[in-house]
Amino acid sequence: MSDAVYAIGDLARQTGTKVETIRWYERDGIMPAPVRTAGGHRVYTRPHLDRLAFIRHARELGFPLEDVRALLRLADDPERPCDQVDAIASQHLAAVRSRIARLQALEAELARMVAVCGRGRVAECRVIEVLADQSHAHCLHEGHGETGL
Amino acid sequence: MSDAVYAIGDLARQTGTKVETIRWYERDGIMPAPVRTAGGHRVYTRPHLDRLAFIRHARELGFPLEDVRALLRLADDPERPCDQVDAIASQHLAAVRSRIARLQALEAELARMVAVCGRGRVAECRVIEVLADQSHAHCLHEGHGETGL
DNA sequence: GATGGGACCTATAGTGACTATAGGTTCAAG
DNA sequence: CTTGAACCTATAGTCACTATAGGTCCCATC
Repeated sequence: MSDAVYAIGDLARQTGTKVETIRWYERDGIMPAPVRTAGGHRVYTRPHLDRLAFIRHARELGFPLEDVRALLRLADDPERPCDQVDAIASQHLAAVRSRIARLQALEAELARMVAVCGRGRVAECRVIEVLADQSHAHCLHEGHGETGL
Repeated sequence: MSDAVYAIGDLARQTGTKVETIRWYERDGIMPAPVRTAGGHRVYTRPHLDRLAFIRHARELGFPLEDVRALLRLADDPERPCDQVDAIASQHLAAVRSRIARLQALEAELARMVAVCGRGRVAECRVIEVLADQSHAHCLHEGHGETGL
């Protein structure tokens, strides 16, 4: 049971990842290239499954792949103090909190827009009006991109 | 004053957009191609400024460009009932709310991770443990991508 | 009228993290 | 031994830009 092997589809099912994504991770270098069958099919083992689960979970938590790579390097070196791991996670926590705050401001504005829309004709639609409003121009942005979550 | 003209840089400053982004909007088709000077410089007028402001504001609210295109089409036809405008905005509001909920779940997990990290070695670091934990795998995702904000 | 330099031009490639497609090969169940 | 699902590679597309290279234009000052 410790020598179980998996096809790429098994890994995909077990981790909720698309097969293409797993192959992409391999090209990217974040997943190691597994051995192949004579016919060229990838054959994975338990450590591959664990690593992929780690990656996917970190991605779900919003870590960019670069951070995931850093975490994996740290995890591969168990004697290192975890200050650095903690730093990455803390930094990310701060980013998540600021993102929540911005999304809530945005939610308020959207909700107000929708509430005020009189469901009449486009001519009087407040949603269009609010969006066209010059005075609102670039007052909401702060984080440089809307990448990450 | 109603016949004011703007260089691309003026438009950029007034709307908080990068010059490259404005040119990209033109290639994309969401901004109309303006007239040019003899030397090939773009010359914008007030309607361009208004349209760009509309686009930027909608983008800041997280509407994908496709939605912005739809909203612009609807805005151009003031006699039409605004149900569709309302539908787009409401749908977006719902997406934002679900995203906030997921981010809050994520915040809780990250906060717990950081709190538990005992500042020892990576071997005992719960951050790595939590991220490697199989049982958490793909229990958190719902929205297909983490694009948009 | 010359000059300097900032603003502008095009074209192309790169970003992140995948996703999709086309066209072929392999494997395992029946 | 056949069938067809799962696998393979390579390439292009997604979204919404951003960046770079290598040039051209405009206009304020001398």
